[in-house]
Amino acid sequence: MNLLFKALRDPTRRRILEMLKTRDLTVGEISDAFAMTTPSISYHLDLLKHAQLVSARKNGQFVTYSLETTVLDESLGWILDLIKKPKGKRK
Amino acid sequence: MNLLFKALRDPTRRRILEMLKTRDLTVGEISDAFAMTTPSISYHLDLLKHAQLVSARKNGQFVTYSLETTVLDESLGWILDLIKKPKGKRK
DNA sequence: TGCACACTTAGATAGTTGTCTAATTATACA
DNA sequence: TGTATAATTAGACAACTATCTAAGTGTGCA
Repeated sequence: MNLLFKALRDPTRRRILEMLKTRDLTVGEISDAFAMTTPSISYHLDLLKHAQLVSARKNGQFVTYSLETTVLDESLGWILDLIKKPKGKRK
Repeated sequence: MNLLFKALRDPTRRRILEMLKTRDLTVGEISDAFAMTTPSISYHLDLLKHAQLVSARKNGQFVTYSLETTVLDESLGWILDLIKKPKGKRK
């Protein structure tokens, strides 16, 4: 939960997730979309991986990243729980 | 969006939101629940207020905070959009 | 075998964050 | 009026974060 919200905190990382929604991408492809060095992107990808928001597979020289949505269910539940009115509450 | 995720990043702030789900609370009541000074709690409340996750009303010497869930819809939408399968995608 | 390319790791650094103590503001009430 | 209580503001500081450059690792291919 902590790792998840930590990962979602950063705009660059959120945009990476949005990009991966469309299709899997290599580090280079992701990197090209940002005005930022590849090591910096690598750092963000690592952080996303630790939060289990993405997975990586190696293909020759390339590393392809995929979006992993399972862990998002948790955050969804937490937010929904906050939004929903407490029921059966008598004044 | 940025302010929102920034606010949700911190465990103390998330717990404050959970507390406010049950009922409105004064700064003192919130502060009592944490091993942390009142100024620190005040700092967190201010941050939550800027993210529009809480609102504050003054009652004499006391300031009572309430949960505001409207802004959470936005994050909910963002996460849901990430989770949902892109439809009509032909391979 | 060795060079080029894709990516990660390491180390440095400026900026941000969460916490504290001390000082300030504002209200209640004797 | 003056003192106590509730909360915020200010200033300091250690820890964390996002970024960079430089160096390292691993794969492809001439």
